Amino acid sequence: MSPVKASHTARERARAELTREITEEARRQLAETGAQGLSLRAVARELGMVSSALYRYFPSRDDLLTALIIDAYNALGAAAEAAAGPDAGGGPGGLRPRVRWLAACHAIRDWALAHPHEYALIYGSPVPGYRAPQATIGPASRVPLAFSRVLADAVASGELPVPGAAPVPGGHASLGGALAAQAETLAAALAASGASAVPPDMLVRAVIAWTQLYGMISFELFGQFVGSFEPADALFAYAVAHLAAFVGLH
Amino acid sequence: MSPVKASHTARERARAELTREITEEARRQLAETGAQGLSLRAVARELGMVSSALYRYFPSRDDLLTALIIDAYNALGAAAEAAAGPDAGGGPGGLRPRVRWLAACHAIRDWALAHPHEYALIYGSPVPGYRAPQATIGPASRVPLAFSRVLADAVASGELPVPGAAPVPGGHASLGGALAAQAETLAAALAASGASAVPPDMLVRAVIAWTQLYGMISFELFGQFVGSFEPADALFAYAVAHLAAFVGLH
DNA sequence: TGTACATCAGTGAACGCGCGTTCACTGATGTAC
DNA sequence: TGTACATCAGTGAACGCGCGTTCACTGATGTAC
Repeated sequence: MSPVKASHTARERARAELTREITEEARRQLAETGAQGLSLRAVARELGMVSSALYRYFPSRDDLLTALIIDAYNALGAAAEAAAGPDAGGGPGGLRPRVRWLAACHAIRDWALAHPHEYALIYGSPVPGYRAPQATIGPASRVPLAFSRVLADAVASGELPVPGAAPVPGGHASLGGALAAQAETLAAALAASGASAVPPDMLVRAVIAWTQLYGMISFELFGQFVGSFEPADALFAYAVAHLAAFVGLH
Repeated sequence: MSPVKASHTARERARAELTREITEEARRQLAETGAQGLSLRAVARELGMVSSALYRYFPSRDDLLTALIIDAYNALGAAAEAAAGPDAGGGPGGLRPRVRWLAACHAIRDWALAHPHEYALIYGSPVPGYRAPQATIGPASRVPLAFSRVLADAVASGELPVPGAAPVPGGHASLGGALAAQAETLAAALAASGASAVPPDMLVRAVIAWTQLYGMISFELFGQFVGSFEPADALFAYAVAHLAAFVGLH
């Protein structure tokens, strides 16, 4: 009834502020120790409060973890979107899709290298006993959506030859039945959610490219390149140029 | 001085047997709870002994983890080698390199799906505070070596056109300076360790293919395909066929 | 503007848990003469 | 073949740790009249 001005009382501002400080401190500890090193008691200690006080802000440790996961997805998503912009795309003066694609790939790697533990939190081995809630789905799809927007723009502007662009050498030119069905379901879901159209076989290639990107970054972060391709800048650039060609961007 | 027959006293047999039982039980728990759920006390409990007794067999929890890691690398390596055989390769009657390559990729995925936690142990996000000792390096290189053997055989038998096989579209035909240097160092190291010769640019492609393989498997295992490409069999087969072409195997 | 009541933030103590690791010990297995 | 000694496996108790979470409480902030 009475018009309550949201977040304007001292209490509400203090609450918002402390919530922010808690997640910030938690993120700091995450960056140092990794997900399983994250402890409510340690966060509280660092903030100069008693551990039970945190329960006024997060009902459990898992909820704090969820907040961190969502923040990480959003941060990475924002980085990818900024690099893959302009959102208007293909219009005159806009960046070419291939350039946007490459920029997004590099932005993702850069973010991952700068925030290795946050990257591991969202893309590494699942934390046992933790189940990601629905709320993570939206933020998690920002990166894939950014990529699909680039492709859709390329299709719309005619830069991308539509179907079966680069036939698979070795006589595997078309998708198998099961794969085609999955790809069409995904394409339909994308279209239904308002994204511009990307042909199914291009979508399959994009997904494969996305796993490749993820594989390279994870290999680098998780130390599998130690002693050979480290730093991996050159290898990454080379691979990513290939990927762009693979999805049809020239 | 006196000729001691190794492992023939009752004590020695009992010791070997119990060591085996400990790692087996540890592996069982790893499969259920993941690496950080692995507890010396729980292993001892399950084996009906007191926790301190384990210290007769493994000086610390980390050493038990190391044993599991080495076992996992060896199991995966053996699976890859069996699929990538025959070791003699390219001779008349031998399997074509492309077939061996594909078989190795599928064998690795199959093993990973059958042993997800062991896969995560060796390729997932690093366990914080654990540093892999030197002893893991040998077992860890079995898979890459199996792949490089297939390629070397293909080169030797003339099936693989030697340099710059498939130029990168978009005008990135040759490796950059830094990348070329890294690749040559690796190729030299391989040659020095007795492996047959694989040209550097082919090696780069093989490494990229290996990261792609790893990315796809990890995405599948870590649940990133949930709701879209699951099961991922068709996607995997499609991607792997591409990879074979990418490294030059037709 | 002032007072009475409701809401909420933060405290401090406690519960119950499981962990890795150490240590002095007992009793069995192995070895040398 | 038998005896004396050394080696080793397994026990049981204990140390010290840190964790997530609950709960009754005090005191401050906000709201309604």
